[in-house]
Parts: sequence; C-alpha cells; structure tokens
Amino acid sequence: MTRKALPQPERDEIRVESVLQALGEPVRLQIIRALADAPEGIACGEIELPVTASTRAHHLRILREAGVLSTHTEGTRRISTLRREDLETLYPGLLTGILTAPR
Amino acid sequence: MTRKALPQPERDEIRVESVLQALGEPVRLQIIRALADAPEGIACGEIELPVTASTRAHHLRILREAGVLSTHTEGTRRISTLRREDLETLYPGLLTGILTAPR
DNA sequence: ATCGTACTACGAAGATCATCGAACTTCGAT
DNA sequence: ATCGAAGTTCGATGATCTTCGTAGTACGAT
Repeated sequence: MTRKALPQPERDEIRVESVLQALGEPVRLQIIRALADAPEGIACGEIELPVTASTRAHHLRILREAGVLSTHTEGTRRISTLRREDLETLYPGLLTGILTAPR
Repeated sequence: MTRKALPQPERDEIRVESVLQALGEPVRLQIIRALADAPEGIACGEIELPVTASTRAHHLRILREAGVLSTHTEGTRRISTLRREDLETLYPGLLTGILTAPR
C-alpha cells in the first residue's frame, strides 16, 4: 500500500485570511467538524455532505491549500486530518473557539 | 448631540458561519485589527483603508450584521466597537487567536 | 489484463461578492 | 436657512466562488 502526502503550505506560509476564508463556508465548516471528531483522520468519501464528489474534492483542496488540513493517500483513499498543532501555534484558541460554537 | 445604536443581532442570533465569512476578507480583517487597538471605538472614517467610503460602509454593515461589531451614532459620526464579550462567550479564544496572528 | 473504486482535473453555468460613483440623509456650524 | 462634513443607499460592473457533469488517473482486487 502506497502512502504519499499531498502538497500543503508550511506552517510559516499559512495566512490568516486564507484560513478564515476557508472556514467561512458551511460545507467546509461541516468538514472541519467531522475531522475534529476523528483525530486519526477520515477518508473524504466518508464525510456526509450535501454535495457531489467533485465539489467535495474542491472544498478539501481549498482547506488543504489554506493549511487547515493535511491529506495523504492510502491506496486509492485519501485520508485527511486537521492540522491542530500548527493552527494552535499560529492562532491559539481559534480552532477551539470555532468548534465549541453552538451548531 | 444625539446618540443612537444601529440594529445588530442579539448574542444568540449570531452564527459562526457569518462571523467567519465576515472575518475572512482582508479589508474587514484590517478593520477588526484597528478596532482591537481602540477599545473605546473608532469612527469609520478614521480607519485607514484602501477603499472608497461606500465600500467601507458596505464592509462595516456586514461586520455589524454578522455580530462582530457594534455601531452607534454620535452626531454625524458613527462609532464602532468590537463585540468582544459576546464573541468571547460564544467562541472562546477565536478573537484572540485571530488577533495574535502574525500580520 | 481487466474491472471497480476512490478520487481529481477541467470547463461551464449560475450565484454571490467587492467595488465604485452618484444621489441622498442627517447633523452641527455659520 | 444654508452649507459642509460624515456616512449611507442604490444600481451597475467585473471578479470570484460554488456547483455540477464528464473525463481522466491511480490503485487494489479478480
């Protein structure tokens, strides 16, 4: 089984604007919440979303390129995880603030 | 001198999506940072921004309607303040996370 | 080698958004 | 009562974004 990480920004390349813009979209926020409940990561397809597969891929790419999540391949599947540590270092409290919000 | 508050959402009407969407725009983020440095509030016109007055008004409206800031009139001027307490209660850490970010 | 699965890339369509100028309102000062 | 300053609203324009279907890639299993 092959294992490869997808390109993503280094910690010091992450910009607040991009992160906030990435998080400020309902579908993407849903993805983040799903990821927060699964520290070991989730395959994209396993997240229940009201959009097609291609739209889902689009959102995951935006989140990854913003530096919010990390993705690596495992066979044909792509496992995503929240970049908790990086985000907590850059913007302490931001993630918790969002996740503790009333849904 | 007349003093009147402009309409804004109650604390329990504030939605995370709207807040994040409001914050995820460079000009608006700039406004937030200016407001964070002025606890007593700022008049819109005093904030240095790379946009015209009407665009500025547009952004301030979005921030107010999202529940991020409060605005009241003071004569012909409009003073805005961050809704720190409400935001901290709803999303503890979010604001600090954003404000401590490297610019 | 072929097939199915998981996912991505591309191009198009429609929606939403930022931006502006012009016209208008409101208030304080002359 | 008139003027100027501060700020808003409106309508238009161009940019950006979400969404989708289709076509394609990569991989594991048969």
